[in-house]
Amino acid sequence: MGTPLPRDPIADAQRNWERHGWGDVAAPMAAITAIMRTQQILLARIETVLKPFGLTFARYELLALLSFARSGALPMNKASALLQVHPTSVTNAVDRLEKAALVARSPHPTDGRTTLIELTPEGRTLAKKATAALNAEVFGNSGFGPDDVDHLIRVLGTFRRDAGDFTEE
Amino acid sequence: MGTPLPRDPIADAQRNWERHGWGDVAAPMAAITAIMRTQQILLARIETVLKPFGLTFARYELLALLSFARSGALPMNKASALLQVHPTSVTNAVDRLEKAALVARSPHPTDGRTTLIELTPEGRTLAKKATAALNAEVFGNSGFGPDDVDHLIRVLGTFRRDAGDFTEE
DNA sequence: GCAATATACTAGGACATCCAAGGGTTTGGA
DNA sequence: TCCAAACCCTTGGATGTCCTAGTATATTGC
Repeated sequence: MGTPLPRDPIADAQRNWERHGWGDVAAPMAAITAIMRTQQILLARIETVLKPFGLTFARYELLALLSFARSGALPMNKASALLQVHPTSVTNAVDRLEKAALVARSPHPTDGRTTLIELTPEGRTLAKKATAALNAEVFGNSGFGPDDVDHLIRVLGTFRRDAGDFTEE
Repeated sequence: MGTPLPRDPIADAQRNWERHGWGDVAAPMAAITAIMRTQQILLARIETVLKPFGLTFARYELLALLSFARSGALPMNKASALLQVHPTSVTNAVDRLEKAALVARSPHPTDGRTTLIELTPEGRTLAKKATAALNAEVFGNSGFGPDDVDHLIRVLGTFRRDAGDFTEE
């Protein structure tokens, strides 16, 4: 989107909230808005790195997930649950990955309702390359210090647990 | 997305990263993934609250921005810059808000290229109601403690500044 | 054993975001 | 003065996400 602004728009919003008598929720509003914007920035960086591989983040996440499965295959519903996205989003991603010959659909051996997503050799190779690129260019240069990283993992982990993402830990 | 998982999928991913020799970037990867997922959860909460008002978050943000402008009007390119989204996204939002009679387009008095977005009385009323609902149901119950909120604002603020969102502060 | 319920995937539609390209307006340098 | 470059907005296309059905297969309960 363009040139840097002279002032932080989220800090401005927080001041506006306070000015209108919503001081008690101005700070959480600012924190939440900052999370939204940070996500947008990070996603843009990731997509930029993945583009040369012909991948989007959604497709990469699926490839990476499969690459960690023992057999290199997962039922669609498992993938949907682990990636925490709607089943139709997985269908969409698999459609495109399959068209690119990076994954293949195969019927579940015992449950006729279930479809397995299987990594092809090309898919596995690409996942490895893409992961190396992301590690080098995004995760290795996140812009967060080690203490901030630990704090984010802890605070957001608690938040996600309280939100019902998972139970353990 | 259904039932809670028995284990934190992001913590699992972090372990997988470490197991594959990427221990040096496993933590930032987990932090970034957690930000993505947290954004997803927060967005879903916000959209749920806004739905009864016939608003989406993108449209609400534009209404709120206009409601804080002195004159209740802003050029489209200003809105695009302040909301930090692509100009076409603003066009899209204005199209729908205009159809709902919440904003109106008007020509800029001196610059023929520019279009002003103006809040209608109904738009201003709805923005007020929607803000009250969000404050009560989302920002007032964010799930983040006061210390965490302050920390998030500070850490993500630095991140956004370093990413080129703004210069001051 | 069979009907009712639950589960798994997919098709179609609504929205949002971005990019690329096009048409109109302004600005600025030759 | 005047034309090229810069700027503003919109259209069209690609992706992704979700929701609501609809179809097929499993499981459950009577």
